[in-house]
Amino acid sequence: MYTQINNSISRYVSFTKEELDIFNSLLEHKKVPKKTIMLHEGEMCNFEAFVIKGCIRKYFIDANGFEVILQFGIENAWVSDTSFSIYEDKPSQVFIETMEDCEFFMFSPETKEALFEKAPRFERAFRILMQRNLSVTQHRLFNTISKTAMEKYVEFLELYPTIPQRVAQHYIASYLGISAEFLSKVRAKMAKGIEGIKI
Amino acid sequence: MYTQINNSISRYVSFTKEELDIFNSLLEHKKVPKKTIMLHEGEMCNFEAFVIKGCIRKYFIDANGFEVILQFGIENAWVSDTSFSIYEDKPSQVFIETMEDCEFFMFSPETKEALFEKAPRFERAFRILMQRNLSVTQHRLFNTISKTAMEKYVEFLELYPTIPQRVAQHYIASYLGISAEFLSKVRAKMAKGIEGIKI
DNA sequence: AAAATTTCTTGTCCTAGTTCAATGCCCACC
DNA sequence: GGTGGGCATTGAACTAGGACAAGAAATTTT
Repeated sequence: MYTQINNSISRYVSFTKEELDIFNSLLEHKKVPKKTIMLHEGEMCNFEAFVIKGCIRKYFIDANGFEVILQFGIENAWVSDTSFSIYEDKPSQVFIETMEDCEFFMFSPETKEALFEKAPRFERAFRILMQRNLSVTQHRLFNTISKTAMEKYVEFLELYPTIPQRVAQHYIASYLGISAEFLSKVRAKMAKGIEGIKI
Repeated sequence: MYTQINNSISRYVSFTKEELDIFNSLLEHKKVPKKTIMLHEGEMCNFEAFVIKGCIRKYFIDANGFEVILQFGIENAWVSDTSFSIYEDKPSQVFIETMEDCEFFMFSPETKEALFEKAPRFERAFRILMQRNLSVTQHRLFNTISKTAMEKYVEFLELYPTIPQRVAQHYIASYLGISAEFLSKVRAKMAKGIEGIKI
């Protein structure tokens, strides 16, 4: 039951049996059905979730009502809204929504505090997770600015090969920052390329 | 001398006099002249720098040789390459370069380790800095995807009003993910708007 | 202070990607 | 086992922004 999350948290910092016991004892196990909005815009995010099973998306809504997807979270992903409201005049417009029936381990901010209190080395593990997340986001910003739609889609398929089978295509378009119609055209072009002489 | 950096590190975690003394004793003060490349692509970044004075830029180079600017760092900013090379097959293509004569406080990875060893609560402060950085980057990704060039430029001016006076315009274009020529046209349009009836 | 280099502007032409339909598809659900 | 509502596809018309070029302005170097 706890092996997935314990592997995840131990990836860059190794913990003793005792530390992991404390960690596990503080986790709250939760099931959430498909299509549940777990965080609405303007709300404070009062959880940090580890996905045991299922698939969620985290997204902004822009001025024209369009979704911009920040993250797909599948098995073994950490999901939370970590944003500082400083950078938005309005309260954070982040939504978190399940796309399949999901199972999570969750922390409230308070239990996370309690964890750091009892076993301070977890602070480090979470710092490193954050850093990794930042690294991925920077890389994605770079891609968004400098690559064509097709290049972005190809890289997406490489990085997240299982996601296209699980979520509707227009969500992937939204993640890539292109229109759903154009993604469809990109795919058509790629399929045609494969029929011809393949390089 | 230490007040700037001590204020910065104490912003979200308050430290005792003793902790700050340890912190300050580990800092290395350094001057770096204008136009120095402090980190080349493919190198491991062996510093974490706090800008006391001056201005730097951190950037990627894309497949066509164009710069994509990730960060302008001015007074009181933290600059480092935090990326996990995991997400790039090639070694990280991040450059860090001074744009003015600069003064820094620096940590090597080892002294940062030593700091966490001696005063573990700094781990938390750095986690929060990282979180803030992530929040800013996510917001920027959102802007890059969902806003027009003019909207992005207007927000940039609001968030970083002093930077346009310090760096060449084409760097700002690169930060915003638009061409230098187009930024020039956006500015021309805005100036014309101001001459007319202002709203 | 002249020369050299970099930066900024402006115009023209071009294209990657958007918007708006229209059509068909694939399910989930009574 | 229909049927209704999201999905994907395709096409046509459009546009925000890019690429290129050439001149003007500013800044740096000598």
